[in-house]
Amino acid sequence: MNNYSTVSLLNAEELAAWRGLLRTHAALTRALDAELLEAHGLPLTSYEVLLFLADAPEGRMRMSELADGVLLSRSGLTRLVDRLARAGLLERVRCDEDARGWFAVITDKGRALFEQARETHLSGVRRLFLSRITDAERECFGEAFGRLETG
Amino acid sequence: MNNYSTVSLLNAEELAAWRGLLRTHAALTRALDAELLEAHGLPLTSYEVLLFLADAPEGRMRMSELADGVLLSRSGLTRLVDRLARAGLLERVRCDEDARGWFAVITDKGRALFEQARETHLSGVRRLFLSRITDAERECFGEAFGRLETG
DNA sequence: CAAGATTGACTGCTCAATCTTT
DNA sequence: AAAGATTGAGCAGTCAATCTTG
Repeated sequence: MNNYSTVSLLNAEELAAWRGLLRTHAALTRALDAELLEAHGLPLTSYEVLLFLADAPEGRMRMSELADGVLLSRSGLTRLVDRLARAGLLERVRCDEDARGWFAVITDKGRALFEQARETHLSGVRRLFLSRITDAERECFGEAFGRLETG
Repeated sequence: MNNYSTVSLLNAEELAAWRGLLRTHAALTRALDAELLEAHGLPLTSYEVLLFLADAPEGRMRMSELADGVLLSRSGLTRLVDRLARAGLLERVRCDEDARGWFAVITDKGRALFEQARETHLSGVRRLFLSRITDAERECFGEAFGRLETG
């Protein structure tokens, strides 16, 4: 290793894995976001919120749970929920057991839009991602990411 | 497949691979960005610009090449380069062959900061990512991402 | 005082329009 | 007219401060 830096740099394989993760994520989320916006006027982050709510019992979740789920700060989620409520896709409902808390609850309109958007999105995920990796790679991803995403 | 949707949903393995990619990317970039900001006052995207310039011949690149490299829009890069120039980490230099174009050129100050930041960043990438995947997974990532990031 | 949620001030990015040079 | 780069307007997110309830 004939260089003067005090840290050893990444080798080609390490670099391919790390920068590949960055570039792949950027390319996929950009393409999927554009697709969803084009077809349904719904940005990817809004889709994610509707996805969590649609899958949750009674179509509702607490604001902070939802923030954790969609990987947003509390305040970021507050503003996103504002926009979705203004669009009539969800409603805020006070929490009975704890008057400090609120639920975000998906509306019928929100569910209807989500059902349509889901077709676009899943077909995009299959076309751009799942169909382009092997069975072994899919397994490898699931296991490695499951370990990496925590901590 | 006894459900009423017109698209079949993702199975557990597909979901683990896809959502795992999203969550892992978010967790890693957040942690690395915070680390770099804390240690050197340098956000991750600024670091990426300095990285490309430091590795480029004569420490310089055209604005549009650089934008492609760091995965930013042209205008986004213009503004980022504004900030880095204001901080004295790089300079804009007119392009002789094509008077429409500009180079971003890393300064000595930029190089010095980058050398320090690189130690922090590489050790973070190793600690949070590379050291937590197996040799086989690293190979798998390199190959799969190389295929996915294009197109 | 701590926890859930929102607000204010700000940063960083995008798209569309524009300016300059080829 | 097309390409390189910047500017204007606006959106979406963050952190720190605040309000309300436990």
